[in-house]
Amino acid sequence: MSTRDQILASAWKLFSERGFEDVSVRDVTNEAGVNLASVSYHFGSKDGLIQEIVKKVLNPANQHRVDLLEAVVTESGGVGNVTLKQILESYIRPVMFPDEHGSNVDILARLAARYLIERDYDVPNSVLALFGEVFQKYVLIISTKVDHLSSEEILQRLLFCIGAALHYQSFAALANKIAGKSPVPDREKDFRELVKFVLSGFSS
Amino acid sequence: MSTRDQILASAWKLFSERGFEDVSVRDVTNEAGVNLASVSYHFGSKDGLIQEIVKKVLNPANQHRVDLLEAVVTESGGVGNVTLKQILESYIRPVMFPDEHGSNVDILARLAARYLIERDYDVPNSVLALFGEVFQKYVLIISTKVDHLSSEEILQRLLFCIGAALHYQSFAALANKIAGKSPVPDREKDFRELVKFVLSGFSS
DNA sequence: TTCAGTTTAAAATAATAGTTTTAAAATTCA
DNA sequence: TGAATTTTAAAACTATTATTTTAAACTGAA
Repeated sequence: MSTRDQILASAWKLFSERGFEDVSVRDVTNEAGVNLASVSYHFGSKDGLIQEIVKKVLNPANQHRVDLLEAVVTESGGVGNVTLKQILESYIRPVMFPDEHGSNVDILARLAARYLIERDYDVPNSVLALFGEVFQKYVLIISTKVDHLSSEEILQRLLFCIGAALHYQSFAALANKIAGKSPVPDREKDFRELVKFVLSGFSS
Repeated sequence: MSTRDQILASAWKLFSERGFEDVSVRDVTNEAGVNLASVSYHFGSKDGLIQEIVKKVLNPANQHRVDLLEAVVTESGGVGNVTLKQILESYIRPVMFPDEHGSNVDILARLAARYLIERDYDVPNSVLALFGEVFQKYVLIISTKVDHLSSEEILQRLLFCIGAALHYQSFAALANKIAGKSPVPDREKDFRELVKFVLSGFSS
């Protein structure tokens, strides 16, 4: 593997485990077994490296959505036959099962956190563009399934969905501990419950 | 105002604006007009100061919930007459209108982000305890309104609600920009929409 | 007033961070 | 092969951080 790819792989691993700010460039290069200066050389700066990781995390996630949606459209025999439930499943699933596109929940949560902390940080243009396409695609197809919601309201509810998914996955363990519950973790069940929950939110 | 209170006020302000990690102890003491060492003296460390702020943010928020819930119970003439909608409103409102208990959305979002980034950071015991009481109280009262959900499922859905609220408030501006929409911000409307959304999620 | 306890001040400490520099090594291509 | 380019290595640089130290100032009670 090239030095550049070694750095990316190690950065991905460490950023997933400990977040972007708590991992130093030295940590990354030690893990990768390469020289400290190679990060500056290949990515310009630590932030350049992070942006590269951001691309590699978010673009496959959004592509996963598009692929899943296309799949159910094809299976169902056209947009007209797809159910709202199938649409929402394709939208949410990449966030709850990021391993299906080579990612993980931790780094997704940390990316969201990064934006919460530093709201004007630079999101790579390719990421913004793909998000834009995905938003448009989903707002459009959902609007053919519900006639009582404006496109703004649909977008709003899509944000509700992802917020619920991310927050739940990050806080479920803590909340259950605090509340004295200890349910056996079951992501497929959580996914079904979340879809059921948001589905009625869109339908009503 | 005492030095200690000056520090707390300045820390609150700066942490709200820029987050916990991006504000140095020097920033806080400069803003407060006090000496650098006084943070160590009064709070032991920067982390001690942060924990003090965490208490002052989260405990009033949870107390706000309890107060609102008690108010609607009293108004309605007893627990039996309260609607699920009123219960959920009292649960969500302190997160969407934190100014009503002297807080703000920014610092709430940054606290959530802090947990996302560093999952084993120390949450003060008083905060955990109050969260526990609140969870129990809401799970209990909601279980009298819906009979098809276990207490674990109710807790799960409560997390969905807060995730939706926090995520939406933090990402709405960016998402609308990306999607090419520009709705006029209206928090009361957002609140009504969110309540409507989650209400059907609980009811179905 | 005096004195013990508390608080503040200024400076130093120690550690870590991202980045840059300079030269050596490796690679590529004519 | 040989020159040009790309990549890597080691070290230094610059800046910032939280924390500690030591002494001075303040406060309130005997």
